[in-house]
Amino acid sequence: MTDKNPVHLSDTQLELMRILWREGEADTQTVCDGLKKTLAYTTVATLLKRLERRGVVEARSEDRKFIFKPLVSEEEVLTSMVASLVGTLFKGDSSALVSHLIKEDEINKDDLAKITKMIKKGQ
Amino acid sequence: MTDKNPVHLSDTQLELMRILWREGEADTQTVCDGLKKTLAYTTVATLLKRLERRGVVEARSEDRKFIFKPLVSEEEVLTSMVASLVGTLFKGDSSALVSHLIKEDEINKDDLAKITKMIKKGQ
DNA sequence: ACTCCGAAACTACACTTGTAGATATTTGAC
DNA sequence: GTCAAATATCTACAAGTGTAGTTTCGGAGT
Repeated sequence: MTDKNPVHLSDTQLELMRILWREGEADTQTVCDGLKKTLAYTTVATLLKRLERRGVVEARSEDRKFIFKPLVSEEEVLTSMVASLVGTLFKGDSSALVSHLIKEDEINKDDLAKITKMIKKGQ
Repeated sequence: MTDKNPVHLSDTQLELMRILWREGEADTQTVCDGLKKTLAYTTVATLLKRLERRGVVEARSEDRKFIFKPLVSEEEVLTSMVASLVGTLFKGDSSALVSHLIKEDEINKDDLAKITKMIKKGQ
């Protein structure tokens, strides 16, 4: 129960966070370098600052630069974002989402088998 | 291949669309009345107009009022939004999403059973 | 001490969304 | 024909996001 409020992150924000999650913590330049898509240094700095304002990351000044560290885990974000999607698109019924995926042929047979196995194990 | 581009809709926009999908088509007042959450008439009018500008709905003037009709199906939106989430959060691996749901205990046993059945039928 | 560089801070702008007031227009009721 | 109710149009504003330029500051090198 460390963090109850839902965390929605945009694509770009997720990309930044993935770097922080991977590295544990990082300064602006490192995040900048880690991006697939090139963004101006100042852009990245702005984005990180905004994430800090939102309480998603924490910043400390060290060695004349800012080090950013995630305050939410990837799991938390995944869970919260998936839950929100399930809530708005499937009235909170997760199995409806799975059903959708199967119907839409979004999952191949191998994965279906994997899922069946997973379900058996989970029970 | 009627509509290839992904359609992301916000919660509010989805609520409007659900009414249009349900009714087939509707004027502003009808949409307004159908909302769970009360919004000013002008707010709804603005939202509908914006959806029209985006090409998500079509508007025709009739009987001195606007009738709005969806240009995308609910299925299309579901598919597109789920695909986008799977893309950004699970690197496109739908089964990873299902795995997440199971791990996070988001699905109860009954639903798991339903899913297993669904998978068997699908194959 | 002065300069240059990297990093931070500040400012800016366009676009989307949620939200709605104010105004104009139309049309039926009287 | 006038008035009120319904409807559309116009305008507005605050947040959030993507994007980055400009300015400043402080430490390393000469």
